[in-house]
Amino acid sequence: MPKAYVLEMFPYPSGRLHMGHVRNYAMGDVVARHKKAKGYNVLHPMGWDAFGMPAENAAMEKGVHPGDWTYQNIDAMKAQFEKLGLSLDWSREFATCDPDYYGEQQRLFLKFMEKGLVYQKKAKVNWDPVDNTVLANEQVIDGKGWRSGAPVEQRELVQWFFRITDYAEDLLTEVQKLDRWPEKVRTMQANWIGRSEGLQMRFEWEPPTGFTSLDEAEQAFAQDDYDLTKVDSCEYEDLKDALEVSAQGIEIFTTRPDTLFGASFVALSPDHPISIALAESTSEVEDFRAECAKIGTSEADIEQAPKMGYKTGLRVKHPFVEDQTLPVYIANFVLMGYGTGAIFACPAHDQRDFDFARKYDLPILPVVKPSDKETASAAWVASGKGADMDAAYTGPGTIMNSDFLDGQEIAAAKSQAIGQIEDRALGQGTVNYRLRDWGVSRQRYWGCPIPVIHCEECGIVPVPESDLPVRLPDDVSFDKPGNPLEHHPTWKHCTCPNCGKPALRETDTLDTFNDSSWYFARFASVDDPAERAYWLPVDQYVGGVEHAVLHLLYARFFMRAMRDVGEVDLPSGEPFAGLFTQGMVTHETYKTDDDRWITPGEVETRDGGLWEINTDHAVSVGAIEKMSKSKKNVVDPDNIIATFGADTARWFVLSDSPPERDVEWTQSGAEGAGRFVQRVWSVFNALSTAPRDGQPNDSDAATALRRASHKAADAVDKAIEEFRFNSAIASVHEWVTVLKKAEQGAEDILYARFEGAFMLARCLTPFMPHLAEECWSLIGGEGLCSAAAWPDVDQSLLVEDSVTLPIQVNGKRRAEISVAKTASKDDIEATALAEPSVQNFIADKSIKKVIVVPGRIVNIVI
RNA sequence: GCGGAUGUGACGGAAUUGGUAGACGUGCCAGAUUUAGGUUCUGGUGUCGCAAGGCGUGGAGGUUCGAGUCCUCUCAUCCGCACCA
Repeated sequence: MPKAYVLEMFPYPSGRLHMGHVRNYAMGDVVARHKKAKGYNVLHPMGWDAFGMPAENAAMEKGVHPGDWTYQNIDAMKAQFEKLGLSLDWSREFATCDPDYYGEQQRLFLKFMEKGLVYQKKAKVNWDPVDNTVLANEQVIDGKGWRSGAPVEQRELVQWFFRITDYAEDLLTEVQKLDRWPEKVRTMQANWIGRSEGLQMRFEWEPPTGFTSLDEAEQAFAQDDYDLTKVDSCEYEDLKDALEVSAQGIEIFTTRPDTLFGASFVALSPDHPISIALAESTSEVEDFRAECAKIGTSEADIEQAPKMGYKTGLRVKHPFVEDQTLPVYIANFVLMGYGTGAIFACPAHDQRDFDFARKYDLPILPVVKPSDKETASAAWVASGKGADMDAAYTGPGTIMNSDFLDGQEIAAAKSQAIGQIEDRALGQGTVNYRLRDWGVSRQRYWGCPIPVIHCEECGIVPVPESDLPVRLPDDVSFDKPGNPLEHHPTWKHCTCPNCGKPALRETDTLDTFNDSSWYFARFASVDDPAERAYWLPVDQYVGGVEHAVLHLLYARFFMRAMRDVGEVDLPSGEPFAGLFTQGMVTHETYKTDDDRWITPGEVETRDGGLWEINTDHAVSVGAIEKMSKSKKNVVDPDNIIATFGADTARWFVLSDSPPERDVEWTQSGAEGAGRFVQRVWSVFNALSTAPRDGQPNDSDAATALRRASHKAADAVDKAIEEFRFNSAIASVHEWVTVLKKAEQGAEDILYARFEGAFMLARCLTPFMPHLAEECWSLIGGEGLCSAAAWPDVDQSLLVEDSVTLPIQVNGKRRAEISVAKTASKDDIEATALAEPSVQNFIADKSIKKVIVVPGRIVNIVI
């Protein structure tokens, strides 16, 4: 029996289910129930992503313990879950805040540490001033915290990191092979990893004016013995500062080594260590850095931000051209977070460099002759100076003005330039990634404690496995800002497992994205590697697209890391073979004439307009948006279930829109779904008292009904498999209409009606399990409908004996004919031509050609 | 700017490989049932036209006997990334 691991992203226990959950879990349930009916061994578990900030916020606001708050919410939500009739395996349930779970996570952390996948470093990190914690790069959206929405600040802190970049190449190549993932998500991950091939190289320092070599200058610095009258003091002081940071020169990364001959300056990020060193001794540099930081935080109009530069007194040597030196600028458009935080600029072939060069009047030397003749014939090529360029040229072409690279195509020139740099031992060809290591330290209480101990003697010591889990203390207070674990009087004090001396526990907890990075493996088995290997990977994962980068990237990393420390037998390292990202549930928004958002329940229709109930405030309908508390356009699943029933809610959220798109919740739509439930019931009700001993026969009416049922069951089957639930539902609607009409038919189709009804109940189970079960037992179905196998479709019934063919004349439909399935092309052609309405169109014109596609169409060309 | 999508009735959306555009649902219209409203049921509903017929899948071209579907250009909307060297 093949296995099918069906999983929906587990919820955060906020306390209430929302319609988005209903849609998400309804979809997963359709897949799980369908797979089960098709004979798969199905795993469909559920649990709780239970660590997180809201619990701490509740603790601060209401004085409840985060754990109590969380477990109460879990109870409340589980009750809601149970009403939905989902085929979940609750025997595997856990919450990530269970010590069993996070203890195991701590063990994994230590395994990763042993393997060298974890390290600690002092780094500039994203600090969320509202949540009072650090955020990973992925968790900063548009310069704001992903949860709090507060503008992120930069702080320098010692932090724990996971070496996700070790897997950058693998994460990138493998994501492209996940053919059951949405293209969009694959691209987003690929872009996030951001691979680029190029050259990392060093521009060596030019000695200050007055010295013939760097050695000589250095010696002078070292002995503090130099004659200020001999040198340009600014240059001299700058170089002295810079040498302390980097004696070798400036390391840059470029993807365009082919344009090295067009270099006109080198630029450092304002956050580059050399920039910082210069700022310490020169207030102008400090001012410039401050200026840049200002713009950096007002993120929105980075596009409009003008290029700004500060000219240092530093100069570096051109790697290829003897005696040519380049000035070094600090430039606001160079990011410390990418490459080495320093670039060489070729203004003729990079727009940013171009803008900068224009502003500061630096040389612009074109070195790529465009292959496009029109552009190439422009005046600037002739001038060879680029004085007439109005924009950088970044297209294809051949190299010029470049000594040994002249005449080559760009690609060839790149590799030759890299070769030359390598020969001169100035650098090497490298691959650079945008992805950076995952900072996992969080200064929060309600998370998984990082299981290490800081000892003055022994340094960082892992907590021995026998001491796991490192439990969170229960007696914590949230009355002051910052990390409650840090404030706790005793918790952090311990003895070093190594030397036995007093030591301190790490008080940072793990980013909660760790918790969701391996929970699916825990579902598969608590600790049996063989059972995990059997279930993994997840065959169908269903969840929101908002996790396209964060959760899905981390989980992919975690499986690789777990594989490499021998914790999971998953050669590919890919946790999710199939991914489906569902759309949101939206609703109209309502605003009163005095500018308040109000809930759908507070709106009534009166005098042909919309009004707030029991007031005289007119209501206007706003945009259709994702249900949110702020816009008050929320529909509560509990109310819907009380009014319409769980089946109706499930049916409706799947019916109108394709699953990957947003669906708008409407009252009338929900009522329509409720009507349909009644309609289905009436079909079964009509059969409940009918005699069940109808004999099979092959009357036309019976055969037609059987065809309809088998075709519909087949269509539902295929639509579910292809995640086209809205189409499956449309097929069911048609099917029910046919069965309803058959109630008027003669007695001799009763057996076909029963056959259809049994098949229908079975096909309805994935969508409306309660209704299907009732209907099934109403007509005497054996056992549980949900335990029955998917109906066998009689393939012979899917093919019609005769087919209706449209007849086109010159490509326009003019008539229809009915012919036997087996009719020959000649017969079809003859029948078509004999059709009177066709004759009208042909009249006296001569027929040029007749195209007959059997089973499809006839086209007569005149 | 780069990347990914999406454009079809009043609305959500259907439409194997190019082969009857508008399935199904909502809304609307009409009729039946009902003491009324609601419910339920039946029929109708792309558009212009009395009709014959014409026109119609964001727009403009093209390929084809035949295009929502393929090609070229273009417009609009949404999403992601964004001074990525």
